[in-house]
Amino acid sequence: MAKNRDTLKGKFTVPLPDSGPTSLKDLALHLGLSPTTLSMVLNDSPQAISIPADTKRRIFDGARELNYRPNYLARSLRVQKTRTIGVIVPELSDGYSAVVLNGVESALSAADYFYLTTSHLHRDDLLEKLPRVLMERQVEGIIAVNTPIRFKATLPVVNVSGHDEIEGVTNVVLNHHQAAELGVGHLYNLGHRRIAALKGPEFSADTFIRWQTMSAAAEKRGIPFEKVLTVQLQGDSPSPEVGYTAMKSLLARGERFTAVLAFNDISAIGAIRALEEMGLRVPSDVSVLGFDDIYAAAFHNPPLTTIRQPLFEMGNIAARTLLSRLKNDDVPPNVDIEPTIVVRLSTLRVSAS
Amino acid sequence: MAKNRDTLKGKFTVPLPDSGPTSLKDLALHLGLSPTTLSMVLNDSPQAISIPADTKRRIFDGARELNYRPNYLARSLRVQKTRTIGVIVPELSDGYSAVVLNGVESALSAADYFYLTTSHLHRDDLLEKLPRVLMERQVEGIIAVNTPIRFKATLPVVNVSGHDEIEGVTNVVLNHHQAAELGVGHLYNLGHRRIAALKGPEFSADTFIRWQTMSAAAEKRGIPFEKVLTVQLQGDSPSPEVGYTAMKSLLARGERFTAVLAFNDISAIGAIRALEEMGLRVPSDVSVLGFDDIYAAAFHNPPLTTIRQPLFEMGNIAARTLLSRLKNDDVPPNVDIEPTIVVRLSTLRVSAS
DNA sequence: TCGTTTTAGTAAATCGTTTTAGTAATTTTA
DNA sequence: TAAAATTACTAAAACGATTTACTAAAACGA
Repeated sequence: MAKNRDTLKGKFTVPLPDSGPTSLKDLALHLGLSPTTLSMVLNDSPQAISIPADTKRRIFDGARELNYRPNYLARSLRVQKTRTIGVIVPELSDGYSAVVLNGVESALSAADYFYLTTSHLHRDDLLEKLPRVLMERQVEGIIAVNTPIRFKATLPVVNVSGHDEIEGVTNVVLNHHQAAELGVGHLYNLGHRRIAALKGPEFSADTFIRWQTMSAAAEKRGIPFEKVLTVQLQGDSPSPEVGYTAMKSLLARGERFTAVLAFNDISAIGAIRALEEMGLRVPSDVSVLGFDDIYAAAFHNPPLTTIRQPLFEMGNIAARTLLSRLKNDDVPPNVDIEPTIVVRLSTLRVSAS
Repeated sequence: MAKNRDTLKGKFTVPLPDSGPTSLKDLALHLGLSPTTLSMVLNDSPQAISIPADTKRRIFDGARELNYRPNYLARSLRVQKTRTIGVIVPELSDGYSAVVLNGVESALSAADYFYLTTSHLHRDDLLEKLPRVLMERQVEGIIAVNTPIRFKATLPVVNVSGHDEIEGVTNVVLNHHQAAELGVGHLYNLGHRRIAALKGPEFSADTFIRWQTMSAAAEKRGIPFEKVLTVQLQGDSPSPEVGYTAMKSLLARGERFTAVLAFNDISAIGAIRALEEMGLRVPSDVSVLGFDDIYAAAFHNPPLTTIRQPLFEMGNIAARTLLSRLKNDDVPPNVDIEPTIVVRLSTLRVSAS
């Protein structure tokens, strides 16, 4: 309340140092200038050219002295820009989102943007609510990661691994056709003909397209996936458990196969455990192919052969695309990301038995 | 600009549906009431008791009809509350921060709080700048994860894995003494006497205390760590690479040991790779003990014996502690978290050779 | 019936900035 | 030397809410 105390014997009204943060008005009062002048000078606005250099110095010095920090809320309200974007991910600790987010952050912080992270946990109510509350918070745009867009994109939206063409949404998406060619081609070239498949979970944005392209690539080579060698991942845990369980149930069918095409590295790791518990060695008895190339893939035992998705880059590009949409306000076409195959030791030429 | 268009023949001024979001003033105009009344009713403030039920209904209906969403900036500016907290982590994709963050998010979203995430990447300039910009953004509090506090805590701060007693900072911290007893005790009880140690990287907040307590636990059992069996992790990559490199250089010394005490699971995984490349089998030749119990630990080959830090809970408790500080504004004492040991297959009784 | 209370609201201040539209004093130009 | 331009600023409006302090009309109480 009493931000300024009159010192009885002094000639100046000095702001109390400890009564909350210094506002522009406080500083103006302290310097005997108007807030307008300070604002112009501190923001180096065009009008500030008429302000003499030593007044400017006084202002900068005063700002430093009183530790003046502009109030973000007030400024954002006035200029109608928040330099904040909203990010929606399925879950944070799944080893996928975090790396994408890392790429997002790197691009955003370079542009002095911040972001609010929210997780939808595959819940319908959150998928509807999160975009709304983010927009209430005046985010300038939204990056969705592996997340279905169930809202009208009234502001720029970039979807990482989104496969639907939605008005106002730019997709940053892996070239799944190429990924399937690389993956299935690799196993085929190693001589594998009976390939088991761990299909992605129902709710994952990538499941459908990946399954479709992989199936096509297999069919094209005359080795269509067999239903009895296919099992779908269940549950949304970010642990290898889901791959383990799936492979267990597949093994219970008693079918023979020489290779496993897993939905991702995490499930591949779980699958390997299940195979070994069954006495099957990877890769000598069964080859296992992962997807993503998460950090753990290279150091697993055996090191995983996998289709690499450049997750950091995908996040980074998503953020940069969003930022450029905020500048230009025209919607760029979808961005294609090229996968690569990283051949390690979990896949092997099928033995001539 | 022209938010309202006069329909020449109509008797009402109808707000254009597509000229930006509806403000309270727009809605008030539309309903023929004052913003004051709407605000009172929509926020169910005490004064609203005098407003008759059907007026209230009109207001709610109108709000729904025009899709009115209060502007977060304006409201926050006025009430001086942002329901936002700042989070500072070293890096997002290290498998540690993401899980802690998950716990943070879970607690915050339950309380209708949002958070801004920032990474300091172990850079001094960012360690100084990030708290400042977060405070400029009017966060109500800060959660630091594994991060040194280099700023004056002028608002509530909770530090996860912080070991310094700092005015205004509540630490949520693992009971490292207990962790060391569990870890060293486990290896000792298995008969290990020459134990190699992978010391944490220079910059990690946990390095010093963990090293100190582990050393003490080893000394207490008469098997102090030997310098020649100790190596420090270098570099801040979140990959097992750093553990691999460290173990390589340790092995180059040609010393004998029967167990490795790793700084964390990630480095343990890298170390195992280095050992096996050297022809040493884990656990039959060398036992390896990890720390953290990340998801990958259970599914590694061999499954890692490790000291479990409940990372999700730590983040969750940190957030809940911060929220309660925001309510009470008294600083609670530090929160101690109990570790447990998860015995899997990477450690084994030392053979009687 | 007159004064008080209650009802049903509204006007204006406020939060802390930025920006638009000035203004008074000085300097330059014609 | 008078008009125009420049210099060095400031007052007030605006952003979009909330909150305090009112007010006019109706209802109530004695």
